Amino acid sequence: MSKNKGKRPYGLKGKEIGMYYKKLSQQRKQNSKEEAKIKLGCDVSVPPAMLDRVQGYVKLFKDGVATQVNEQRLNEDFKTQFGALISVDFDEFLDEMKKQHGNMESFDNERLDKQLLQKQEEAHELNNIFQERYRARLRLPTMAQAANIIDAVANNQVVLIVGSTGCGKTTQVPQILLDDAIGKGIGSQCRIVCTQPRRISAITVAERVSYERAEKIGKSVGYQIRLEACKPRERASITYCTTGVLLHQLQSDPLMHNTSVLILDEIHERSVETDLLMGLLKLILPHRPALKVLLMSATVRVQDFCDYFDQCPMFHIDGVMFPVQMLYLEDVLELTGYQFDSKREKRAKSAAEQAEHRAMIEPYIRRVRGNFDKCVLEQLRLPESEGCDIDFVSHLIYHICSREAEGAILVFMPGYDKISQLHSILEKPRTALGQHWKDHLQLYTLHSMLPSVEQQAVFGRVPRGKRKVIISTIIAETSVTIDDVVYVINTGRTKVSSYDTETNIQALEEAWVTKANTQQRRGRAGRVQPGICYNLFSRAREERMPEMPTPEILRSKLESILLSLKLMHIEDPYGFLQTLINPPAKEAISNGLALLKRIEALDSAGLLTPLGMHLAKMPIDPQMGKMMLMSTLFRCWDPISSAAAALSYKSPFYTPIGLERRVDETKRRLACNMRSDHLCLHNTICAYRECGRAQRQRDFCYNNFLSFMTLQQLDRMKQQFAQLLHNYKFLSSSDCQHDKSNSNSENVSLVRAIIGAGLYPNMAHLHKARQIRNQVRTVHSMTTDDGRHVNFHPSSVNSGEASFESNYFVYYQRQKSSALYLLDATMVFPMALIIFGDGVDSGVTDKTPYISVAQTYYFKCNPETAAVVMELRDSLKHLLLKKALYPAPVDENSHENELIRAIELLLSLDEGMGDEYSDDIDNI
DNA sequence: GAGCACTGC
Repeated sequence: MSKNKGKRPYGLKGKEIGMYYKKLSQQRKQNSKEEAKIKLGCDVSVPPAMLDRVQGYVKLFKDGVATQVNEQRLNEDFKTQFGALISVDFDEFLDEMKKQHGNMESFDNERLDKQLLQKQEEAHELNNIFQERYRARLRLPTMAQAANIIDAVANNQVVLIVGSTGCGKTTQVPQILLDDAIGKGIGSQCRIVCTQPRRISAITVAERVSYERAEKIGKSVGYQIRLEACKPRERASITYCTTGVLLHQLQSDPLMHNTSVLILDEIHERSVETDLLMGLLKLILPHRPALKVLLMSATVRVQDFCDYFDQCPMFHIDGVMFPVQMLYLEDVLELTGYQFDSKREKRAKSAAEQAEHRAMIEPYIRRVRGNFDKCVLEQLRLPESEGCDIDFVSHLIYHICSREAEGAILVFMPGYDKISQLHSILEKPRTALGQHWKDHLQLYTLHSMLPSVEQQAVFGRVPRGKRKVIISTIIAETSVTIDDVVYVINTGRTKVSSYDTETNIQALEEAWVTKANTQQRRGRAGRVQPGICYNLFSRAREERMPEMPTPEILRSKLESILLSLKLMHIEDPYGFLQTLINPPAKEAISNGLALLKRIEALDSAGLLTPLGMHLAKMPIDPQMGKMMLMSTLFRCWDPISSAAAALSYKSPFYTPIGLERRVDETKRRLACNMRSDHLCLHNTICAYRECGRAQRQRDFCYNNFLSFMTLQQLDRMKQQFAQLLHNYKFLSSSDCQHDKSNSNSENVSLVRAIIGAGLYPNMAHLHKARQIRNQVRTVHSMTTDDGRHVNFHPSSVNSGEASFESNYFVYYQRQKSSALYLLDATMVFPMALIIFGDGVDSGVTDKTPYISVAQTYYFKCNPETAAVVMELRDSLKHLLLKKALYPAPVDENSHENELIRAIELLLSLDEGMGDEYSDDIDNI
């Protein structure tokens, strides 16, 4: 035996040796965990005089509240108030809903029916504009199927319509059914709802259909999206709404009593919403025999839908599209004669990637050897020839410019980085060829973080002699449509998000697109005339591509969905989600349930708590809903609602290409050294608001890289939340800036703590922050509560900072890309985690008393402080339960407010104590 | 040192 293995006992053989070392390593891990437990953070003991005051407040609270109501009574109240609602099963719940809501079928209005019919006849006979537009409609392939569709809907509850782009299904199918009902003199019984995946499409389609009917929008056709509606008349109408709106409406009217026809459009996109709606429909349909459902899809795995709805009838409608020639990498190489520079530094492809490429391309080359030039095949052999080589793409653009007729070029790139690279090489070419074409190109970039999406320039014509080139992400595949595109360059690469349920890690990585993506991209070239689609991957690559992207529900966190299912009395989420077309993994469900239990939206048995009931009703994720509820009690509504709105919608900051650094500086300036992305967002909203008039607001946005439209939407969302919580009686006013809702809004340590209360248990601990000498980079050594190493994302205002008053953070999103990043973070003080966290415990280790949070963070803490804090936590729990049952703001002169005061006082100790907490931060 | 795309009575 060698010396270094001397520890191993003699006489072990084969497998036993492995087992021995495995056990040893487990023990070591266990020991190191215990060591970590013993390692104490800063001292959170409260000075005796202060502690006395805190205890005094808590006592006043307890005395006052105890005389009013005890916990047992609260629980009794809960049972009587909500118990009936909660204990019923799904069928009983539906029966109750049937009683509450009128029945669509029973609605009958003869006078209205006659009027509608008369108007319809008049339009067809007398209205020239209507007639002209009607004739144009008749040219759409969908109209040719009108009779068949009407017939199928009459005889079936569910009908599937499969149509490609340009067939007119979205605009015509609802009209066909509405006009049929009116024509039969039963118009008043008809109310059609058609869902769209995007807000913008709900509006534009509704506008288009109104135009076709020669009506103003809002008459027989309208739309409803969040915070924006132009509803049509109640009967004999078509409403285009987002899927999210319909889902939310189901909470109060699960049987859709006010709808006679439901159309789900674009179900092939497999969004969480349409997948969920289809699952819910299976439960609803038996209870609503007269409700008709039409599913509309592009030609992507449509048999799945047909099977899902018990072999429902399926219609295929051809699209109207100009022919688009499909070229693949081998064709493009031949066409351009392009040679990859073998001397150039190769893109770092892993050995595995190279092997995978070889296994794919060699058999293919043998197959097509006769059809291509040797040089082409040599290029095809290079792994770097496929995908988005910037020089190759630019060369292809020049090739199109010199050889092909006029027409815009749309280039699909994976993300910001590649868009930026291609843009810069076209703008500042390094070759003579590039120099030659530079002035003939009119460049546009499309990315959700670039302002061009909101500017209309990209849709306009370009001057004669110039060629429009749009460099875009996947956004131009469905969300942004540019009419004059004739040439599509499909690099075949895109970013895809994923969610690993086992490690609970969300990721964003570059990957190959799917066959469905390529078909959609191809269609973008054939909108105005015949076009060409240049695919920068081989036919062999395409054969290996999946049919379609992974359905979104398999890549999503489920807590929000689980909570709303509970509200709809679908008690067994495993059972229900199992019935979806693609059921999510059990771990994904259990992760979601575990989170809901930790934030006390569900009790240990998985039943809705009073708090959970409120959170389920709010149009926001549960953690942020809880954050807002807490902010009503602690009177810091405005900043918290800003943070919640921005986290739930999107950041208002643009990142124009080439101005990344200036955007970062602007953010840092607006963050005012608060070490918080969330407070930075609130500061931004405040500064925007203070500009007053619209023109000054626009200037402010322009100067600070902000989206005016996003800020307006955030403002509207804040108002919506305030209105909602005012209606529920948590806020005394629906005005976000009302004094009574904001007496603590300037109290930064309290606001931090409430952000912590909401985003908990997403917390991180910073061990070391080191500023590199040139002051540009900062290195952070940080872990999240699961022990994983994380970093602030470079776009976080914390990423460049080296000094923090506290080394604890809460975050909303953690995502793996080039590293594991916190996309947003707010510094919080330990006391906030101790007050608002879970699994708080006290004890003694190595003769030092401590208080701990979630068996993760341990702080030195004298027993006196620990005792008071534990008592305070009990009281807070009691207050929360009471408020969830009897929503009301905390009166500033009430016993309840004594507890708020106690917490304010405890949190105020952290303000400006700086160095107290840096004792375990290593600043170099 | 980095940002596919959507969405909520």
